[in-house]
Formats: sequence, structure tokens, C-alpha cells
Amino acid sequence: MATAGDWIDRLPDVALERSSTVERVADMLRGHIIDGALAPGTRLSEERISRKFRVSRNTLREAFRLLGHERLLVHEFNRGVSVAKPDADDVADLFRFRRALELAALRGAADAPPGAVAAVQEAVSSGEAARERGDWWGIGTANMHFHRAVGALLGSPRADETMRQLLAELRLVFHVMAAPRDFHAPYLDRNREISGLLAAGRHGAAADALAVYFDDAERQLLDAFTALGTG
Amino acid sequence: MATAGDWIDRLPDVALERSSTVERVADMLRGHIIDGALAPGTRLSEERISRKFRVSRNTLREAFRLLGHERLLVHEFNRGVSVAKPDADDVADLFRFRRALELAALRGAADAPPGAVAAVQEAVSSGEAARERGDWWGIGTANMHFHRAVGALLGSPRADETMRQLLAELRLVFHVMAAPRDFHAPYLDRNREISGLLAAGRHGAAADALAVYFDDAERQLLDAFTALGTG
DNA sequence: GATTGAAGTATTGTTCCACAATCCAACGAC
DNA sequence: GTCGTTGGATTGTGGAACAATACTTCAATC
Repeated sequence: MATAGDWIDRLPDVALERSSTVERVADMLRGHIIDGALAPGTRLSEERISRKFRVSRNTLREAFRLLGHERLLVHEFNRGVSVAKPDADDVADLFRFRRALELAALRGAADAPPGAVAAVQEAVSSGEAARERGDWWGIGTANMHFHRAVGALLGSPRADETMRQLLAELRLVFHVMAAPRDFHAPYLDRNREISGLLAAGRHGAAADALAVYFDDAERQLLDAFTALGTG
Repeated sequence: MATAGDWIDRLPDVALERSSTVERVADMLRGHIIDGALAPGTRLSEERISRKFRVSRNTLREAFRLLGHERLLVHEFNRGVSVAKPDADDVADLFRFRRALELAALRGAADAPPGAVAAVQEAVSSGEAARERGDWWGIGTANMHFHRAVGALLGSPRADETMRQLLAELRLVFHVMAAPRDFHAPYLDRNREISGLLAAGRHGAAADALAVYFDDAERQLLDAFTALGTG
């Protein structure tokens, strides 16, 4: 009879994660920010929020630090925190960063971890399904998943985390815009095209297509910003 | 006579930054970690450190959150924080991420912000100066500056911050190794070569040279790790 | 009328303390 | 040697307190 070690050794040694209050608070706030329930620029009072969530100011402040590091909150000394309010420079920065990461991911997709390409295709399909349902918010979410899946082609957990942050910030950008509802829909077909090129092993062509995508999307966002600035 | 507004408008509107206790504590800890004064794996007691630094546990914990988000500290629930101890997987991850960023930066160097190429060359020179002096630690620092300067070719503050974090983690990797003293020196000549190609506008060639650099450096680090594992 | 000064108020930054929850090491029972 | 149990140490969280700073208001001045 084999020893118990054989069986135990096959188990994935992941530490089962319990959640601290700080992380739950951070998750909740992050969700509200990404959903748009907290408008960019909103000041967050330690007093009131800690009372609302029934947590101590200490705990809340630790959560604020986390979200500040993710750039979803901005922390001004002696003035507290407020929801980040990205401007045109931020949009340009985000796209520069995304270009570097996602294009590199597509170009090097030959070394992608197993299942990563399939994940990209699933994200595309889920976006199309959302379009069928007329679920505009779902389209946006699926689009985010698409780009996260593209970034995941790099096979780097750290890059994944960075992508997650960048896309969360991008959601903030959409909330600054006037009409984010039907922003993503036109890009669904492009996602399908890129996904197809990727699956066909035409990595360079996929990257080129995504580059054009980025140019158009960035211009569209920047136009929306200048429209806001002058309006 | 012109109004005072003319003169004021010309001033750069940077908010003069005051430092909070949390940030000073975080800076200090970060410095100790990067310098190697705090060995990877070291447990950090809230009690003792807060007494040592004469700050409250709350303030210290906020600093811990920051450094945890930078992956310099690992936070285990109910077990406190300890200095991160990168393993071979982390090294592979760091290099995957760096490859994506730095190679993209070199390939797209045509769009680099003004002065960015010069900064790369300065970093190389400062490394060579450190070699003249026999300043081994200085060589390592200059090498970090070189790679940060390469990343800065992207012209993205967010990417800069990410590069800073990745390189800080990499310093941790060196501390896990046995003899980090003369690790960097052999790469000085490569930096010079890459810098030269970059300045000559041969961006693709520069990126190719850096790719080989990465392959060699990663292999060397991974070998050092497996040597540790078996020894 | 606009700007400056000087209150007073509200909020944040930081410290300190208390206590429950959890971990960890030691010890002993089987 | 494995399994409870016990007790001490550390972390997680809450809460109060106070100093430091920002914001508001209003009067005084030019």
C-alpha cells in the first residue's frame, strides 16, 4: 500500500485564504468605484464610511492605502482620500502601458501558457452573448476580460495583476465620459478578428490589429475628454 | 505693467509634497530591505518595530500594507508580515514581465520622450565609473538605473512605477543568491553596447541584444537558485 | 468690491489602549 | 510517534483621545 504522502503530495499546496476585514472593505469599495456608484472625484470621509461599514477608522485607513496604491483612490495629505478622476494625460499613459503589455503578449503568444488562447476566445464569445442579450454593462465587462486574457498570454502573474489594475482604472475613465453605454459594442467584432488571428497562429497580424484598435479607442476617449473640457 | 497672473501662470503647478509618517516609515523599511539589511524571510514584529521607530502600531501597519502591495513584504493573515523571499518561479515571472516592458520600450524608442535616451547613456557611464572605483554596490545600483532608464523610454509614469517595483524585487533576488558581489559587472559592456545601438537609432538591434542579455541573466539566476536548492 | 486676517469648526494624522482571535511551542496522554 | 491540551505571544480590530491641518465664516482694511 502506498503511503499517504503520495496522495497529499498531489494536492495543490495553496494556502486557503481567509479574508481580513481590511480586504473585504477594500473589495467592497473597489466594487463601488468600478461600478460607478462612487463618482470620480468623490471625497470619502473616514468618519462616515467607517460608521457606515461598522469598521474602525484604522481598518478603513488600511483599505484606503491599498486602493490608493492601485490608483483608484488619491490620497492627499491632511485632506483625506477621494475617488481618482483620470484626465487626458492618464488616458494617454494607460494606453502607452497597455500597448507595451498587450502587444508584447500577442507577439509572443507562441510561448503562452496552455489554455490562455482559449480564454481569449471565451471572453470574445461572452461579449457577443452579452450583445445578444442587449446587456451593455456585460459587454463592457466582457471587453475587460478580453484584454485581461490577452495580457495573460504573457504567463506572468505580476503582469496579470498590473493588467487588472490598469483595466480597473480604465473603467474609471469611462465613468468620466458622458455616454459609456455603447462605447464597447463596436469593438466586439475587432475582438473576434484578433482572437481569430491569434488562434490561427498569426500572432504578428493579431498584434497589428490590436494596435489599430488601440489607436482608435484612445482617440475616441481623448476626443470625449476634450469635448468635456470645452463643454 | 503685466498682471501678476502672467507670472503665476508660468509656474509649474506641482503640489509641494509633505511627507506623512507612514511614508517615511515605508521608505525606511524599503531601504533596509533593498540594501539587504533585512534578509528575505525575516519576520517583522509589529510590537518591536513600532517601538523601535517610535510610531504607533497603526501607522506601522499602514506602511506594511504599502510594502505588501509592492511585493517587498508578504502578509499572512494572523501571522504578520515578513520580508519577501523570491523563488525560482518569481525570477521567471520577473523576467517575463521585464522582457515585455523593456523590449517594447527599446523597439518603440522612436517615440521616447526627450532626454530619455540620454538618461540611458548616463546610467551606463555611471556604472562604468563605479567599476573604475571598484564600487560593487554602485555597479548594481547603476545597473538598476540603466534598466529603469530603458523602461522610461515608454514615457509612461505608470510603467516607470512598475519598473521601479520589479527592480526592487530583483534586488531581493540577488540577496537570496550566494555571491551577488560580482554579478552585475559582466553586464556593463552589454549595457554600453545596447546604449550605443539605441543612440544610433538601431532600436530593433538594441532590443535583440537586450533579449540575449535577459536570457543569459535569467539562466544565471536560475542556476544559482537550483544550486541553492540542491546544496 | 476684493483682499486680508482672524476667529471657529470639521477632518485627518497619530498615538495609545483594550480585547478577541489566532498561532505556536511545550507538555503530557495514549 | 501521533494526538489533545494548555498557556503565552502576536496579530486583527475596535475605540477613544489629542494635535495638526484644512475649510468656512465673518469682520476689518484698503
